[in-house]
Amino acid sequence: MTVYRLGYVAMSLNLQNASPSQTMTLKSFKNINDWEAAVRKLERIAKSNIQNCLRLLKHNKAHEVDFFRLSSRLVPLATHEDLAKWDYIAALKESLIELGRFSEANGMRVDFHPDHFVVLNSPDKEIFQVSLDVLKYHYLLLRYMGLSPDHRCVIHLGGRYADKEQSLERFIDHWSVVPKGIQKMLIIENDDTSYTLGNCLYVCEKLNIPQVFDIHHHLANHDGESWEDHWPRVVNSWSHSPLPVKMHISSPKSEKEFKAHADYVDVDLLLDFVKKTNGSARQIDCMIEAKKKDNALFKLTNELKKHPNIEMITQSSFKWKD
DNA sequence: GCTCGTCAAGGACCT
DNA sequence: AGGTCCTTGACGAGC
Repeated sequence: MTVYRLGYVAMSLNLQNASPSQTMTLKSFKNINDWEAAVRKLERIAKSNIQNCLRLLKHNKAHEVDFFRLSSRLVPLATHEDLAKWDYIAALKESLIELGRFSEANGMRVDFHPDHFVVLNSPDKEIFQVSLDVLKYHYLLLRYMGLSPDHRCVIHLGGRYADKEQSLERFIDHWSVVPKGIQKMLIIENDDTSYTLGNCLYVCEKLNIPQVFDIHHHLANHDGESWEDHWPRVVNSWSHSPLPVKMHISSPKSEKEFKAHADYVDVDLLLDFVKKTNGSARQIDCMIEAKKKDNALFKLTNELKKHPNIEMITQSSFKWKD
C-alpha cells in the first residue's frame, strides 16, 4: 500500500502580502547610487521573502500540507557577478535557521527547482560556471537552514545543441567536475522538449541520481515510450535516498497550448497515476504544478475525498483501497 | 487602483 | 545569423 502526499509550489493564493519572490532587478539596483543603501534594500527584500516563506509553511501546517517547493528567488541578485562581494548569508542567517527549524520540527519536505537556466551540459564554460554558482546558492540556503541538502534540488539535463546524444553525454562528462555536495543535492526531471524519461533514466542510473518523473512533460515528449514500463526504474533510482519517490503532476492548459500549465490538475490524471503505481513504493510525493497553486491542491483533495476508493490520511495525503 | 510594458535568463525554433 | 517566443512573478510607469 502506497501513501500519496500532495504538495504545491512556492506561493499561496490565500495569504495576503506573503510573496516569497519579491525582487529587485539589476537595473533598479544600479539606479541607487549609494552601494550600501542598495545592498540594505536588497537585504530587506530577502529577509521579507524568507519571513513570508515561514508564513507559508505555517499556512501549510494549518492545512496539513507538509510538502512544499521553496521559491528560488528568495535572495534577489544573490548569484549575480556584480554582487559577488555581497555576503547575503551573513545578513540572512537567523531568518534561514528559523525557516529550516520550522520545517524540520513539523516533518515537512521542502525542496527547490531552479529555473531552466541551470544547464550543466552547456558547451559554453561560462554558462556552465554560472549554473554551478546558482546551484551553490541553493546549496548554501539549505545548509544555513540547517537541512541536509541531499536530493532537494530538481534540474533538467539541459539543451540539445543540435546533437542530442552527444549533449547528453556532455552532461555525464561535466558531472565529474560538479562538487560532491552539489551532486548529492541534485535530482533529475524529464523535460517537455528534449530529454525524455528514458533519456533521463539512462543518466540517472549511470550517475546514481534519483529520477523525478513529470507526467505532463512525459505526455508532451515521450518518443513513443510508456512511462508505466519505466516506472520500476524510477522507483529504483530512489532506493538509496532517505526521501520518498517524488513526481510532478500538472494538466495541459489546452490542446493548443499543451505544454502550458492549467489552473487546476485533472483529478482523473492523478487517479490514473495512483491506480498504476499503487503498491510500487512505500510513499510517493506528488508535486502539484498548477496556476492556482494551493487552491489547486485543495480542489484535488476535495475531489479525492468523494472517491469511493480513496482513504484520506491527512488533509493532503491519502491511499488507494480496493 | 487599474493595465501594460519591462525585467532577467538560455535555448528552441523560424525566417 | 538574427529575431521571436517561452516562462515567471514582480514592479513601475502612466492613466
